[in-house]
Amino acid sequence: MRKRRSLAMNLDAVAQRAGVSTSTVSRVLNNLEIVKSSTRSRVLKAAEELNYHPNLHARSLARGKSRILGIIVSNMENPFFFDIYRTLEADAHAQGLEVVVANTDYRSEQLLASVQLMIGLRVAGLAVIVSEMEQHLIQTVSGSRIPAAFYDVGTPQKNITNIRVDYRKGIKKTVSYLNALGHKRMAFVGHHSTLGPISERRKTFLESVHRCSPGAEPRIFAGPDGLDGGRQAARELLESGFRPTAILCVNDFMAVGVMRELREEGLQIPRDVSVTGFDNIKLAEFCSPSLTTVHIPREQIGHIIFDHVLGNSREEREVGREIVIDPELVVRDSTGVAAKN
Amino acid sequence: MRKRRSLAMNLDAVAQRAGVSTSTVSRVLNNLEIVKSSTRSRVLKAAEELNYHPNLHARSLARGKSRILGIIVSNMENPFFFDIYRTLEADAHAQGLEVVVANTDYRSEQLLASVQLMIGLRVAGLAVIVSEMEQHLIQTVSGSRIPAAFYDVGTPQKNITNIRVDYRKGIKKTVSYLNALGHKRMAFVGHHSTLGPISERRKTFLESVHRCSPGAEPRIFAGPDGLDGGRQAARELLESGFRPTAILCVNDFMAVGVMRELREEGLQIPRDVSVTGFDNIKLAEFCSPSLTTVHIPREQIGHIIFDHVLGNSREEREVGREIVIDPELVVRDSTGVAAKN
DNA sequence: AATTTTTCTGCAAACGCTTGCAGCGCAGAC
DNA sequence: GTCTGCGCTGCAAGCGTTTGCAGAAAAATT
Repeated sequence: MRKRRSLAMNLDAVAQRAGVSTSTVSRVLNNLEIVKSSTRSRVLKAAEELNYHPNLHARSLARGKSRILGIIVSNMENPFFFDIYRTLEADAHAQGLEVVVANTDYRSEQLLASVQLMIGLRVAGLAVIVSEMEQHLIQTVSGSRIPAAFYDVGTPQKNITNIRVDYRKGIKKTVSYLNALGHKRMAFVGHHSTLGPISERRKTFLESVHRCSPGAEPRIFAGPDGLDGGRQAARELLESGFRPTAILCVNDFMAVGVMRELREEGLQIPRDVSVTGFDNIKLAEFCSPSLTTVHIPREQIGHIIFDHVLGNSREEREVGREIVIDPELVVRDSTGVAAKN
Repeated sequence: MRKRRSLAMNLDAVAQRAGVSTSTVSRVLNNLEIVKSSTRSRVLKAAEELNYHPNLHARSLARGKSRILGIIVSNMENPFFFDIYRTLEADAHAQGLEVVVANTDYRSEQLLASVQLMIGLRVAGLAVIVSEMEQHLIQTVSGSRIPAAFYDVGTPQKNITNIRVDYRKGIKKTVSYLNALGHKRMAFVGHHSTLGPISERRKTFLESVHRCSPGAEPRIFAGPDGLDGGRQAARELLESGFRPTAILCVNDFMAVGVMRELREEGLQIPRDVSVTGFDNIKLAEFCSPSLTTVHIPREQIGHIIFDHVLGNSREEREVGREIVIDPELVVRDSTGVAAKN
């Protein structure tokens, strides 16, 4: 006898109390129907009385796998991530899976830790919805043999599906729309980030503007992600003396921050300057003025991810696929014809 | 020999490759300093080459506990919950703990499932920040012997700390402030919920109004939680023909929804009607007009919870304590003197 | 060189569960 | 009365770790 835990709240305790073996208890708790119903109720009663909760670690260990869907996101506060998460969670619960979430806060060391956690937990499937993916981590996940889906990481890998939104199209639509309204002097507000998706939006913005109105000199500003960051970027823009007639923002939160600062400066939206966002979060509809933005179908993305990780699209998943989603422009009140001056 | 897993990615594999025993590998991986450094590097190399990730289930099982902080919240989308979660997460990571979050979506069956999950995971500590707590669940948690803290569940229990905000004070401050501005006809916008904290705010609102301006006939409206719900409640208010000079909302999101609808109706804020919120989320500062609201120090709450669950306040926690936090009124642009009519 | 000490490593039990297999008791068939 | 079959239950191995203890190897002391 080595150690002896005082309160051994395990199958044995329940078994003893019910006068059966641990295997029987296990079978009852797992609803295997080979148990006589009288035994069954005795066991259930005992478990109840002891306030017994099966040890999921032991269970996963014995089964060799867990019934857990792992989700990693950059920033739960951002509705873009949150909505995908919410959908995934609903799908998982519908299949009786539990969900474990990890937030990376855009930090790559935290992403690494989260990936390790998920692999360590031997999750049944893994969805990684982050902006800060790195190639070697993809290899790590791929090597773990856990079915996984990534959001926007470039090329799909063996065992891994990649979903992405065609941001270029979204930006192009926005720029042509603004161009049609007569806007030439435009600015882009991004966030401090060299991450793929972000710099792609920035690049596409420049290209589009150059193509639509060759003479224009588009400018780029940036701040940290979020409401504050947008405000800060707008501050810099104003102080630079540059007076665009339209400002494209990398996401809706930043756009709301931008609008706030512009208003503070006495500028009217969209009379003096038009503003657009990206993502089409709920707030875009509720802020004032309501925000013209690019809609990204987050629920659809969530469902697709779930299907490819744990759903019925198994065969396709095995191969590793890429799925591209087209975004739509949603016009609201924050954009109008360009100011003449 | 029973089963034989083809790819046994376990300690043994690493041990074999490094030519040592599993115990040695374990010691290396856990940084126990009794291992000779040459052996140590051999082991690390082997682990690296095999892309080995320790099975956390097995580890927790062997250790009898996990290094995981469990967090249960009602609605991650609501910054009130999110900010507490964020703080808890930061504190946990600072101590090398991993975090597992569960979202109940205000549904009590989901809360039950989440509690089961956390107990099943044998988390090192549990923070439950939900509005929909039920008494028997508190007992369940208490019986599990997991150190826990609850937010606003009434009486503290053995092994469990209870934190709460003095909502009554927050409401009273708001009502007296509005009263001082000359407001008599007031409405309260809550959400459909018989949950403790919510109905407490409602009740306190009625009491305060009756005390401040005895003749007034305060009215109550409600919708689902969130931006949409606020809008919907405001719709009902407008259709009812009641024309308050001030509207208190149960939280900031609903307040923003309310303002949106009022604006749509052509009402100006605060000229025609004042609006207040509760929580002081970031958005309150960024919406237009910026929102007068009651600040709840969510970070502070997060830190306190962490301390009481896993921090150094162990002794106090053992006893089970209650901690009450005072909220502050933050005046911004959505409130002004009452319209004369 | 013999002994003691120290440093390092391996053995094997334990953690709480699942599950293949064997076995028990009992009903019905012969 | 023996046999067969079936429904139910128990035995025990195994899942991948940790860790107390003992033993081997190396270093220090005599």
